[in-house]
Amino acid sequence: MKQLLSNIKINVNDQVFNKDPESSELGKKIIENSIILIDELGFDSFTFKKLGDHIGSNESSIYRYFDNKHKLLIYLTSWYWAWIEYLLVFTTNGIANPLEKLKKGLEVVAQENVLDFGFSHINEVLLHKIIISESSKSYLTKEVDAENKDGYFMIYKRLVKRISEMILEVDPSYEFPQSLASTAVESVLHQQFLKQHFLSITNCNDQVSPLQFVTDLVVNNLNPIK
Amino acid sequence: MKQLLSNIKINVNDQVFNKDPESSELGKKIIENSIILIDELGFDSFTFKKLGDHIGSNESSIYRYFDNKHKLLIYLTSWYWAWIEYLLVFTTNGIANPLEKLKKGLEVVAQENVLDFGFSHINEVLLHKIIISESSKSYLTKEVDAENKDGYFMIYKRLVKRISEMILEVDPSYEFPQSLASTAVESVLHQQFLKQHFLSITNCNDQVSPLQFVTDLVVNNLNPIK
DNA sequence: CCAAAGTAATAGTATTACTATCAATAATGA
DNA sequence: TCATTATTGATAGTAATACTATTACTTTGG
Repeated sequence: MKQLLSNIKINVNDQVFNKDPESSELGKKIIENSIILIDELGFDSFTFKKLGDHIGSNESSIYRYFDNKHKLLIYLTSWYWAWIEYLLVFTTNGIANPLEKLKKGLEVVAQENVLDFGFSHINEVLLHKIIISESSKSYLTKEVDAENKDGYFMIYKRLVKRISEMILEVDPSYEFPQSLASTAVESVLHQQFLKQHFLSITNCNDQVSPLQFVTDLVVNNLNPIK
Repeated sequence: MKQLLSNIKINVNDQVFNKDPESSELGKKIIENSIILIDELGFDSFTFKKLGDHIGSNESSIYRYFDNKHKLLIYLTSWYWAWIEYLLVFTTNGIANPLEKLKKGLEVVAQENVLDFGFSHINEVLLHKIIISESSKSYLTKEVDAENKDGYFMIYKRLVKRISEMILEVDPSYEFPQSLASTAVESVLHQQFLKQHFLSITNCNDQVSPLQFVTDLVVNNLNPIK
């Protein structure tokens, strides 16, 4: 698996960058270290100036790759969801039983202890942490409709649709497959956040995982055929 | 109801402000117009300078009420949840049947078309819009644990707990009442956002409301006693 | 080995997010 | 009613942010 994945290049909508960060050493350093710095400082305190200092490069060089930190965040979230989508398709491929397939799919989406698959420069563990606490900022903006039109959120939406299709395969009569899928994906992240910060409003802890809760939630809503 | 509510003062943790905005005309103008401006510009582009210009007051005067716009957002979200909590308790009070009570509770939390109850200076309709697209920014920060310790999110957590208690009353054997409650509250807002911006990953639209979906989601997970 | 592309260095601007000081005015209470 | 105090406004100033522009240096590919 690790072998396989390290040969894959994950493609992100090229409208989010000015210059493909995968195309140069500096670009890769920008991605690698932005993940480290955003995790460390939080997205709000993260700046291109600080990133430049951190990697010993000039601020202006970073602007040649990304117009602003918001687009960099879109890039990182897209990359994450593309990666999860890849794992989802790969992992569930060939599972005949729809319910098994859906459960396996949720498992991929809900993974808490992400493994670093050794993509040269991306630390998936830190990226996963960023997704939990920063990813919703990528769409909670005044520009969301314009950016959505430009396809910035395509990968995320495609992933949710895949889950909703799995739901429908289990129960074609279920009325809200898309809403259930989007809720499941959202909830998995939210419960991980609550587990870390607001323990009193979640049942997730060291014994109970967000995956258990969400699997139960989704499956109990469906009436499998037969 | 309107009569009743206009006599109530909603209390927000006084650590979030330096000077109670309810205690002066300027304070009320700050709250009233911050809601209008945040709705108009989005929280990210909103500044105290712009608010000052908008209300014909000096920037420095606003700083005397709130240290920064983040604390103002905490104030606004706390106010909103306190108001919803009040409506929740008021509306569900006296309903004997646990399932009816829970459904009614979800109805309050999931209300899409908020009514302006005529609190003199707060536009609940705009505030509700702000909650949908900005409220999660109040806790998705690096300071969340410190602020949580100081009680900044108490009202929100208390509301979620009330819902989780209603869930338990319907089905005492249900394993994840808090997680289900936090998911329901979160999902209701998220589905409203999706309905507005990412239609392809929700089933909510003019015919199907987030309330319908979430009620179905919650109720199907519970096995009522008897 | 030359041209083109990529990168670094420097400088500069407008805005943001404040803090500090002082003056003007309004409210209060002795 | 006069003095005190609280409240607000005006002005100024600082450090940081979020960029843009220009120029020069350094690779690398043909």
